[in-house]
Amino acid sequence: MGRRKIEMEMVKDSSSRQVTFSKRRTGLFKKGNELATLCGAEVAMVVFSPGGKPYSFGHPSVESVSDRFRNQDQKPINGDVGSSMDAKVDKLNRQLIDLLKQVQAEKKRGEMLEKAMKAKGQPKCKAPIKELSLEELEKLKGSLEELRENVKARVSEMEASSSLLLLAKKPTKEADNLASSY
Amino acid sequence: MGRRKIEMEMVKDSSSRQVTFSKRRTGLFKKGNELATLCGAEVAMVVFSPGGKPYSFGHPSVESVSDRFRNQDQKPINGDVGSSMDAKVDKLNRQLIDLLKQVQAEKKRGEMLEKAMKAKGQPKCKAPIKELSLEELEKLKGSLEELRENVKARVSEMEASSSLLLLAKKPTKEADNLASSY
DNA sequence: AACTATTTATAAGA
DNA sequence: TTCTTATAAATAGTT
Repeated sequence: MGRRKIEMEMVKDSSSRQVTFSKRRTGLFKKGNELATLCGAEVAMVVFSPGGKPYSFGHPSVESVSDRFRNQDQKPINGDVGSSMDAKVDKLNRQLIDLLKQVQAEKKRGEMLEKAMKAKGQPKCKAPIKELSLEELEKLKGSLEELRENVKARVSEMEASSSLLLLAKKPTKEADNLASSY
Repeated sequence: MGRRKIEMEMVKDSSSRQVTFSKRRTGLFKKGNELATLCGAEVAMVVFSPGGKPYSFGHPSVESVSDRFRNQDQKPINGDVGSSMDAKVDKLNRQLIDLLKQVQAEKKRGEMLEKAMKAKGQPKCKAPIKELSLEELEKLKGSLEELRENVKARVSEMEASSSLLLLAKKPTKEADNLASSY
């Protein structure tokens, strides 16, 4: 939004980066304030500058909004003092389940896409033009598959790690089923 | 920033207010994402709609930034036996974040593929071969770039829904919808 | 900090 | 809700 369009990547020059941060943090907080004012919304924002300095904005306050947000996932039952670690493990287990689900969904989507591509790409066009296009698509497809392999590998790693979790806490049936499919 | 300038006061019509909230929340999260990307800043945002529904954006995550903010003055005391376990939990946390990012990256690629197919499938077999070649490639390129931007913008939403999934004991209806749509 | 040329966000409208 | 479009607002590069 200025003299020139800039790439959405880390600003290389440290000095410029600091300037950009300063300007944009101001703008961000202003937007947050407007959202709260115009819509009667509660807003909390916390930002750490590249130098590690904290800035915050809150309406009515960072604490009140933050508390309200955190209270949404409070555990109704778990009075005993030693439950802190168990709670962490439980949480990680849930996160693991969610991620596995997401990966599975992504996998399915990718497969459907591939099918659609094959069904569409092959019989439709044979002209020289298409060759280039197909080549491009093949490249993209290759990247997708490569990435998928990476994610799979990641999941495998996580299974190993999750063993720790499963040792500390008995896995839910759901987590077990999901994990075993990899 | 639109057809007309509006007063900085609560939008009176409930319906319009909801629309304004929805649009501006999207914009706010996009700005937050840009600040994190351009400056390498850590960002956490939590917003409650006028209806009381929670939305959040975080880089690397709402929790990590929130924790860092809360613990600014506290000193980590980890000399006891449990520190080893804490380290493992921390590591898993980092792995989860990485995996989440990979999943998002794969989603992005998937959407790029879809868009490329759409942009390509239609105009392909109608015009003269030679002209189409260049035109097509340009279109494809444009579509990919455009899509890239769109997906970037939606990262905030995805992160928000993920945060809700990961944090909320009971996902809100919207979080559920968002999650299921990916 | 200020100044603008541009880009981006978005209020209305469809 | 999603898309278009006219305008207001944000901001990148400069001074």
